Amino acid sequence: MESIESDTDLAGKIEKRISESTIRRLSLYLRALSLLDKKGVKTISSKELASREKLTPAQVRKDLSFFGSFGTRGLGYPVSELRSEIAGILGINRIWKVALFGVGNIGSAMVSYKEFARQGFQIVKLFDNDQRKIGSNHKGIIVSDVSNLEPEIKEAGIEIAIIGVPATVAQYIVDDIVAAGIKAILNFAPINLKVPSDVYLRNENMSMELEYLSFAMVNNHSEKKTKP
Amino acid sequence: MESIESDTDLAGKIEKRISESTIRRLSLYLRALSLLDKKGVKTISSKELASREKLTPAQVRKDLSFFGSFGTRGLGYPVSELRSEIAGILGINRIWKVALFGVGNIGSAMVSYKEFARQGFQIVKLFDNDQRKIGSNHKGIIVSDVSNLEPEIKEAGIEIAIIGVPATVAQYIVDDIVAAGIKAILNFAPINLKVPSDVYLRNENMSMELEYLSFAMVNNHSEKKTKP
DNA sequence: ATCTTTATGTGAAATCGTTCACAATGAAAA
DNA sequence: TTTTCATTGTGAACGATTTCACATAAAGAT
Repeated sequence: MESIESDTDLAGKIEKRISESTIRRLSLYLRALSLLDKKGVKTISSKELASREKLTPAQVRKDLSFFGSFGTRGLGYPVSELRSEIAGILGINRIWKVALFGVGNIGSAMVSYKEFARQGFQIVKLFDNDQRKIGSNHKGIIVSDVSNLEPEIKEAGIEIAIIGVPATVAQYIVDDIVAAGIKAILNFAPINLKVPSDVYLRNENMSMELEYLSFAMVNNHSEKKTKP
Repeated sequence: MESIESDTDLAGKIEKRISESTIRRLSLYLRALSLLDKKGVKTISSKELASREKLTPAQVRKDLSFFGSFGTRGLGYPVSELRSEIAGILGINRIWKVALFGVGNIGSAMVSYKEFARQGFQIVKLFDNDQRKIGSNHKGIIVSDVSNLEPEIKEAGIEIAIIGVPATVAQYIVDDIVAAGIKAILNFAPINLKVPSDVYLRNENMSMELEYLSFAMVNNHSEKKTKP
């Protein structure tokens, strides 16, 4: 059934609230579909896709229905087409230029992490404040001085910053990054950063997942589903 | 959000369902309280704690109330005491011995990541299948051959495994790890691992957070809260 | 000793997310 | 062509989570 009000609503009035969970599941669908596409699979049902991600078929259909009707009744969804639809929804059918701040342990891992590039996130600038690191070459990128970030970020067309500096200096760096016009930040520092309301901030807290495992173990609790 | 069942109940009778979100927020509270404790702050109200984590005071109180009454009316919560209560709930008032599989980019970053050790997660074993890496020293740990993992894991008393190997081999390694008796796995490989139902598995998907940022930017999606 | 203020703990209400259930639809078979 | 079958898309029901609102309790002031 076609919905009366289009999701890409012309007037921009009726804004549907898409839950964070739905967006996270879109990432999962995308990964599964990319794999299927590479294998040459042409169509997939919500049931089959759901079972691969340990979700329910209804959940898959509902998630997709927020954005349009991509399937064919009786047949399922066209793998390749759905893959690119989801990429479009997530905004990764393009290249995003990313700058990484802090060429330490985490920073170095990020530069080499192939999965980012595969999703269209290109790390094109590295910044540090350590004179020994500035000027050195990491995977073909010369480390710049963080005290001169604004012109370099603007020139390179950076739109996303990854924070890999220690918690003690993260807020100062972020203030500079925000001042330079960056609107999206992925933070690895174990601290709550303050940013203006028009800047998107996500925190990656790796201890949290270990703590969750620890909790599950000491409480002898059986999970029903494993979430990403 | 999914939940796991909790029997953290004195009588062991009433089984409360603690949501995943609540557990994740406990991690946040713990981090905030550790910082406050170090600063010498003695008490904190739910209002103040909530504002630091961009949550509501009611949420903080409700979360804590699932596990007991830790506060004093009119005054707030005792920082140091609440910190150790939460550490106890999460099961991190002890040392967990961790083995890391795959001494590549991510693996190397994990070994040096101080936050893990600070939370009681001690990486004491490294495994790889690359002959050039086996025998080498990373932060004081000699890399072992993954093909001989069982005796080494048992001898070292490992309870948690971190998977930092490529997606293509992750399932094979995990099968061996499970066979060796490990019951908790933190997976960094971008693949859906299959484990028996008595093994706890968490996935860390770093691309997902970038994709969320990308989605937010292309959709002008205004978040109300920034989730960890 | 009493009053005032502050802040917890918690049922109840409101909100949000998931699953159900089925009409609608197209593909494939007869 | 008509029937059968599989599977989508989606309101409605359900369940879970968050927020509200207030009785309760302790601290500090007078």
